[in-house]
Amino acid sequence: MPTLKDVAKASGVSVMTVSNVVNGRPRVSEATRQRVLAAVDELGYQVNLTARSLRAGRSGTIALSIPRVDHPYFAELAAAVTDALRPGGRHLVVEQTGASREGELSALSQARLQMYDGVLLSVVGLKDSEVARLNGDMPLVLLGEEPMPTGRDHVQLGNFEGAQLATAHLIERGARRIAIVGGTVDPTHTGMVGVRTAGWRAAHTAAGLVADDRLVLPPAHFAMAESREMIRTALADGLDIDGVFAVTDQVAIGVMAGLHDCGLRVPEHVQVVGFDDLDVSEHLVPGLTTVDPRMDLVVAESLRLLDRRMSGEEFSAEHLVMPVRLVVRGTTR
Amino acid sequence: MPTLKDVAKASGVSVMTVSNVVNGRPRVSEATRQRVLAAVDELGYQVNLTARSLRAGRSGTIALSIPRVDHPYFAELAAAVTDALRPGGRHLVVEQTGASREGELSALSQARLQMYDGVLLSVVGLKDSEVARLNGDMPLVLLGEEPMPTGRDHVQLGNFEGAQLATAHLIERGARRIAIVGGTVDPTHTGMVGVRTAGWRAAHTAAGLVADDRLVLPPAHFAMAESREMIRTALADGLDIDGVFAVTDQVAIGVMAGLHDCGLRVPEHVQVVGFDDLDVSEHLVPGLTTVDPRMDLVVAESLRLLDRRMSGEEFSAEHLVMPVRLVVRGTTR
DNA sequence: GTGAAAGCGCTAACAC
DNA sequence: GTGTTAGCGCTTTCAC
Repeated sequence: MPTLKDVAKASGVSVMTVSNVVNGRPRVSEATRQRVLAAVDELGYQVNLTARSLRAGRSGTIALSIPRVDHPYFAELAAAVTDALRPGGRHLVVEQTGASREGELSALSQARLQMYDGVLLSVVGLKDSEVARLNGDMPLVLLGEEPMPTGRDHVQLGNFEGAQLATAHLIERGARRIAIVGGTVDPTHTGMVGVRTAGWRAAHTAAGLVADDRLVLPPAHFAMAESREMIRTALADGLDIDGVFAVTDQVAIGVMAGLHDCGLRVPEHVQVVGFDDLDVSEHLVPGLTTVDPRMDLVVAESLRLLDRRMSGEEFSAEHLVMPVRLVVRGTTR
Repeated sequence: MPTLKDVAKASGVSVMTVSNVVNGRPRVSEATRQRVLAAVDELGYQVNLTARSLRAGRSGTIALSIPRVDHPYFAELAAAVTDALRPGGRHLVVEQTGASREGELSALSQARLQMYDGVLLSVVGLKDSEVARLNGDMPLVLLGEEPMPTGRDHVQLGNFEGAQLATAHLIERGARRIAIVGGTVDPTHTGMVGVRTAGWRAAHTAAGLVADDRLVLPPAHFAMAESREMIRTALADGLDIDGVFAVTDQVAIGVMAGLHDCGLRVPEHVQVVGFDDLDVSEHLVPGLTTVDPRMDLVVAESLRLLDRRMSGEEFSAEHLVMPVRLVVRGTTR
C-alpha cells in the first residue's frame, strides 16, 4: 500500500502538505492541491486508519456490543443504532459477545473496547462487578435488563410496566389462568425474568386475582424451539390455561407453535401476549399482541448519553427506564 | 491509560521486557516476569491494539460486511460466521453497509477494510465494477447472489436449483397457478431475483407446463409488509393462484399474512414455499416449506477461501455455487 | 535473559 | 503556503 510518503515523493511536496490536502485543510494552493490529488489518484493512496487512530487518539468508530446478532431483538437494536448514527456520518461496528460469560469477557476486553470512541454495551451474562471493572474513562453506556453497576449510564426497558400491561390486558380480555413462559418463582431474581414475572404477578394483584405459581414456566434460553417444547410438555402434563404472557416475542412464537401442536387455537382457546414487538410479530397469523419496547427511545437516549460521555465533560451517571406501550393484535380477543 | 513504558518504569525493566512478558514470549526469567506482571496488575495496563496493529501490520480481526443486520438472513449468517470463528479464537466484527450504494461505498472504503486481516463481503447494491476496484491485495471473499467480478473468490447459493426445487415441489403437490413473489419478467436481470425466477420458470418447463408471466409479482425490498400488501392488492385485482413461490422467507411470511387477510387458507387454498429457512420459519403456523440455503456450507467454504487468501500464497479465484435442499413443512400439502 | 534503536503511518505544533 | 520536528504505543532486529 502506498503511504503519505510515497504520495509526497511522487508529487514533489512534503508529507505534511499531502496530509493537508487529503484532509481537506485550507491553506494549500490550488496548484499543489491538484498535483497531490493527481498523485493520490495515480498511486491509489488510501489513508491508513490504524495510523491515524494511533496518532489522533480517536478512531471515529462506535461499537455496539450485543450477545448475538441472530436474536432478532438485538438485530433490530443494532440496525436502529446504525440508522440513528448515519445522519451524523459516524461509523458503527457490531461486536458479538456470544451470550456466554467467556465470550463477553473476551469481547469486552478493555483492550478491544479501547479501540472505539464509544461503546454501547448490552450485556446478559456478566456480573455487575465485572462490568464495573471496565475502565471508567471509556465512554460507555450500558443497555439491558440485568442488574448493572450504578456508577455508569444505563438505559433499560420498562420491564415491570410492560409485563403488567401485557398481563392486565389478558385479564381484561377474560383470561383467568395466565401462564408466564420464561418466568421465575425465585423472588431474588432481579434480572429481566424476575422483573417481568413481578409485573405479571402485580397485574393479578391489581385485578384482585392471585397469580398461581404453577403457571410459571421457566425460561429456556428464550428460544423458539425450547419454548415450543416446554408448553407442549406442560399441556401434556395437564396444565390448564387460557392465556400466556411470553417474556419475549421469540418465546411467544414458540408458544403459539406449541399450542397449535396441541390442537389449541389462538386466541379462541388461549390468548397470547409477547414482549419486544419484533418486526415479524406483526405478520404472524394471527398478529401477535405484544409490548412495544420503544426501541426508538432507547436508541435516542443511549446515544444522547454516549455523546455526553464522548464530549469529555463530567456528568453523574443516569439510570433510565424507558416507557413501553402495548400493541394489540390478533392473539388477544 | 498506562503504556508499556509506564509498566517498564514501575517494574524497573525495559519496555521490551515488558512486551515480552505481556506477549508470553519465552526467554524471560521467572523473577522479572513476576515483577512485571505485578506492575501490569497494579497499573491496570492493557495493550493498545491500535498501536500493535500499526506496528504488526495485522489487527487479528476479520470483518463481515452485510447490508443490514436486521434482515434475519444476514443476521443468521453473521452469527454462523462468528460461531465458526470462535474455536480458532479469532475475532469478528460486523459492518453494516445499509443496502444502499452510498452506504456500501462508504463502509467498503478501502481505508476501513484495510483495518482488518480479512473481509467477508456480502454486497447487494454495488456494481461488480465497483467491487472490482477494491485493492486486490486485501484478503477478501465475496458472498451473495448478485453478479460479481470474476477475479475474486465468490461463494453463492444454489439459487437456480433452489427455486426449481421449490417450484417443482409445488407442482408435484398439485399447484398449477404458482405465483412467484419477488420475481422479475426482465430476462436481463442476472441477480438473485433473475436467477430464482429462472428456476421457477424451468420447473414449469420440466413439468410440461408454461409459466405465466402474469403470476410474476415484482420484488418489494423483500420486506414482509410490502409483500403482504402486494399479494393483497394482486388478489383484490382478481389474481387467481393456488401456489406461491416466495423468493425469500421474509417475503413468504408477508405473503402468508396477506393470504390470511384475504380469507385464503394455507395450504388448503394456496400452498407456499419460501427460500432461506430462517430460524423462525420452522415455528410459523403452519411451518413454512422452504429452501435450506445450507449456510453451514457457505460459511465453511467462505472461511476456507479467506484463510487461503490470508495465508499470503497465490491462488486463482474460485467461484462456488453451494448445494441447497428443500425442507418440507406445513405450507405445502 | 535483557535492552537500545528504529520505525510502522500519521498529524499537531511550530518554523519559515 | 509549505516543510521540519516530534511522537502516538508498540514490536522487530540485533547487540550485549
